[in-house]
This record gives sequence, C-alpha cells and structure tokens, in this order.
Amino acid sequence: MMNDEVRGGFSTCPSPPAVRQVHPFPSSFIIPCSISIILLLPFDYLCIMSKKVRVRFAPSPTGGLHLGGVRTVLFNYLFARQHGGDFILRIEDTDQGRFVPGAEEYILNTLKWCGLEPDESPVHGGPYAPYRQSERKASYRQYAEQLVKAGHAYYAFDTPAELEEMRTRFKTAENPSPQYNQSIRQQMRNSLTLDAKETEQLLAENVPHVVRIKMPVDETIRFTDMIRGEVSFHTSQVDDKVLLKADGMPTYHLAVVVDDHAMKISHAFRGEEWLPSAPVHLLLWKYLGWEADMPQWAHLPLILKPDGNGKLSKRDGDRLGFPVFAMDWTDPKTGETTIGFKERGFLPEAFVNLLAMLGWNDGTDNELFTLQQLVEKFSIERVHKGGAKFDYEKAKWFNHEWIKKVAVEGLVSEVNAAFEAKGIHIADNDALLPKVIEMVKDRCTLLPDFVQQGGFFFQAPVTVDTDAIKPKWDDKKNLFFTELIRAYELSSTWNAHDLENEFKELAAANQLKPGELMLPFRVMLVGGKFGPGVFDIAALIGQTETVQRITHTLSLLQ
RNA sequence: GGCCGGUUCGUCUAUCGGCUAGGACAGCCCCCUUUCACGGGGCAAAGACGGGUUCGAUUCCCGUACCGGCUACCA
Repeated sequence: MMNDEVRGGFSTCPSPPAVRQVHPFPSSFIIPCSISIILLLPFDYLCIMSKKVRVRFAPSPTGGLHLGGVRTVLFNYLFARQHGGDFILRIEDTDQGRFVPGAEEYILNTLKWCGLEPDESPVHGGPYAPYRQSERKASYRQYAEQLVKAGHAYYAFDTPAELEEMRTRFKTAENPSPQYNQSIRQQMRNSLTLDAKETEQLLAENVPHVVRIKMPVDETIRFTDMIRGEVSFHTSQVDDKVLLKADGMPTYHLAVVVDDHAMKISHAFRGEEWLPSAPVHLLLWKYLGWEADMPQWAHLPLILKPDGNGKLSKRDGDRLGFPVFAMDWTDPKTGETTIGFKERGFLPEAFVNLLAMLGWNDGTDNELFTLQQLVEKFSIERVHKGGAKFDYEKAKWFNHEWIKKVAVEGLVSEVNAAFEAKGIHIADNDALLPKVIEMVKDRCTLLPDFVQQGGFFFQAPVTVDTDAIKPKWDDKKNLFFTELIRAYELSSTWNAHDLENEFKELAAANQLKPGELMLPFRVMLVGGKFGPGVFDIAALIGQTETVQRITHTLSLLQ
C-alpha cells in the first residue's frame, strides 16, 4: 500500500520541467520572475509528491448524463488510472427541489456502460462514505459557523421577496443584474447590519436564514489552472455567495470544498462554467484553514452546439436529430424519453474515444484509442482551452471505425440485440450470426445498420426492388434464371466459388454477360442494390433459400 | 451591463519563433469493385483585425472585434 502511494505520487509529477511546461510564463517575465519560479517549483513538486491522486466526478442527479458530463468523467478516470489514484463518484444532491428519482441509478449505469466505474461511490462504498451530500448534511453547518465566527461569513435573514426587491431596486441599464455583494450587503438584513443582540434573537427564534461568504474588499485571487495557466479575479467583482441555505443544506460552493477536503481530493476537474465561482472556492479553502491541501484545479472547455453557438443542450439533439445523453433517459415526470448514444447504436469504445478527442489529442495524427491507450497517453496539459462544437458526423465515423476494428465476438450480442429490436429473432448460438457480422461489418456505421445490411441472411426480403431490375429485363434473362434454378437445384456442392463458376458458364452458354445478370441476382437474394459479394451470400443462405428467392422474384417479374 | 475565459480550413485539431501552415470528418473527383461499402489516390478549404517585440511571428505582448461562460437559498 505504501509503495503504491509513493509510486502514484512520483508518476504524477515525472519531472520538474513538466510542471514548468504546464504553466508557461511569458518569456519577458522569465528574468524578473526567475526567483519565484525557482521557489515555486520545489514547493509544487513536494506538494504533488506527498499526495495520492484522488479525483471525483460530482454530478447532481437531475436527469440524463450529458456528453460533457461523461467527458468530465473520462478525464477524471484517465487521470486517476494513469497516476495509480482513486476515482470517486460523489452525488451532489443538495438541491432537494431538483432531485429526480432514478437519476443516480442512471448515472451509475452510464459509467458502467462506458467502462468508467468509480472506485468509491454511493453503491461501491469506500472509506469516505457517505458519498451522497444529502447524507452528509449534518457536517456542513459547523463549517459555515466556523466561518462566521472567524468573520469570513455572516448570517443573512433576507427573504426571497426582499432579495427580489433588492434586485429590482438596484437594477439599472448599466447593472442589469445586481448582486448581493460587498456594497449592497450593508443595506440588507444580515448579521453585519444588525446588532449582535438582534442577530442572536433571530437565530434563537429560528428565523429562516442563510450563511453568506463575506468577500474581502480589495484582493486579487490567483490560481494556476492546469489547463489555462494563471487565472485571476478581483474580489470586488464577486458576490457574497450563499454557503448554507435556509433548509440547512449547503450550496455547491460550501459542499464542494468541505467534501473535496474530507475526501482528500487532489485534483478537481470540472466544466469551464465553474470558473467564475472559483475565487469563492479558493477563499473557502483558505478560510477553513486547509489551503495546503487544496486540490489543483482544471477547468475543462465546454462542448458547444454544432450550429450557431452556445453550450450543447439536450434540446439541440432533439432539434438536430442526434443523441446528447449517453444512454436513453426517461423523465419520470413527463414520461418522455430522450435517446442516448447507446440506444442509437454506438459502441462504448467509440463513445469514449470520440469524447476523448473532443478537446484533447496526443500530438500525433492518431485518433483511434482504446481506453487503455488513453490511460497511457492522456495528459491534462494537452487539453485544448477553447470549446468544441460537437460534430455528429465525426462521432459516427468513430463508431464506424470501431465496428470495423472490434473482433466479431465482441459484436455478437450487441448485433443480436439490434436484430431483436427489429423483430428478427436469432438464436444465441446461431453459427450464422458471426459469419454475417464478419461479412457486413465494414459497411455498418451504427449497430442497427446490421439489420439492414445483414437481415436478408436470416429472412427473405420482405420487399424486392424489382424496379432496379425491370428496365433491363427481357426474355433472355428470364430464361437464364429459369435455367439457373435448375442448375443450382442439381448442384452437388454449395460454395461461393463453384456457384460463381456455374453462373458464368450458364451465362456464356446463353450468350449473356455475367455482369448484366449479377445485379438482378443480387436484388433477388437481398431485395436491393447492396450487400457483400453475391455468391458469398448465396453460399451462406443455402441452396433451398437461394432457389426460392430466385423463383419468387421471377414470379414478381411476370 | 459587469467579470472571467476563448479565437488556425465548414467541423475537430497539429504547430511550443523559421510554414511550401500538417492530419482527420464532411464535400468534390479518380481508381478498385459489373451492387453498396471498405480500401487507395487526388482536389478544394484556415491563422479575426490593428499595433508592438524580433533578423523573422499562427506562435510572445497590448488593444479592438467577435464568440462563449457566469452574474439563484441550481449545480
């Protein structure tokens, strides 16, 4: 165990120059700042070395898991595995009003499907349980009070109506959304404006109240983001965020800090939308006295709509006809189901692969990676800063590549399920299925394509595209196929090679070019102008079925 | 509005001061295939703008523009 920790620590930080690369300083600063770089480096180095890598994904259970969410999971997972660390799933269900039943189970199932299972979670357990914030409710208040005592937070008794009133009162053209900040707090009902006695009394009477952070007046908060480098904020610009709600639940801001500390999180990855509240979190780590244990932050770029601009949302998927959620999600309230990548026919390997490439690359031209390869090659410093527009066409390309790449055995059960979904029942041990998969996989982009591309192996085509034959159909061809039926009925062997020879010999005897006959033959067997080599198909579906399909089409052509 | 972040082909991206700016998806053309694909070859397509710094900027700095995020007792 000890050994593992040491090794994990070392691999986090392979060499000091690597740390330097992550946060390049402007060249013009190198000389004046060289002293601080030298001072910083060993500190960072020590810090990382002494810490076991522990990362967490902390979703709120409010619905289906979005592309961006799964990518955050992926990056967490890759980082943890790469450094021999732990990957934790923590459910952030502090908003009781938004809780959606089934969402947590859905998240777990999604991680399972993706192959990104956590080491610790509400169901996997772990040494830092519970992993649901609602179950940790009792632990937050003391920290909020500690902050109040230290003068870094205060009680606020403003009612929702009063807050609303404040917003309309201070609203101007220049300031369309006034914040509860260091200037406005002086005009509100809180323990800063009320005298101590009054505050005591309100508290004693259990008057509903929240705890807000007291943003310092004139400070610049800086930190080094693993993706963005140095980021800074001025405290005058950030508001007094609520830390503890009137219902006693913490807000995300308090909970994330308390729990990241309690769970010994070493690196915190989250979406870019969290960047503006980062100074609040930084301050909390400091005020709570945990500054030395603060995780390293990485704010991931957003995944954007393919058209226009803005964050990708479930609505965009509905509108443009592609999945946004990893798996089907049924809203328990409306009963409405939103399609997922899994049900659309994506392989988890492809899904994970395409997500990894949304904002990251290994610096080579390679785009196809297994999870294991990603674990080896991933590096947070190579994550792109800018948001990426989601391209469904490219997503499908990844799946196609993976279908071609994956071994037949790995496809059997998924393909079987795709057939089942279309009402074609194939026995689990049907020896034909693997052969069919092998034969058609190169032309399938999504799993359901196997039904179109291979269905005719299992049942005669429901409709035959005779229109594709008719224009060039004549008595000579009709005669040829009549003779072909007899020839095939008399065949003593049944393999693609012999079938082709017989076919060509018969064509020659009838003074017809084989080429003119192969398309009609194909349409007879598969129902349309597609599919693998026509004699391979005949060989596989067998003598009886081949003859029957020719006979059937001939009757349609009468 | 304010704050923060971002900006290379239509899209995802490479480039860590030397670029004839590379790859992939999509598009178009050709070859292979007497089907559809796969595969192979090719074409077209990009550094937002303006200033610096530099012998030399896509790359470093500043400004502008544009895009995005945040601005809840939601996460």
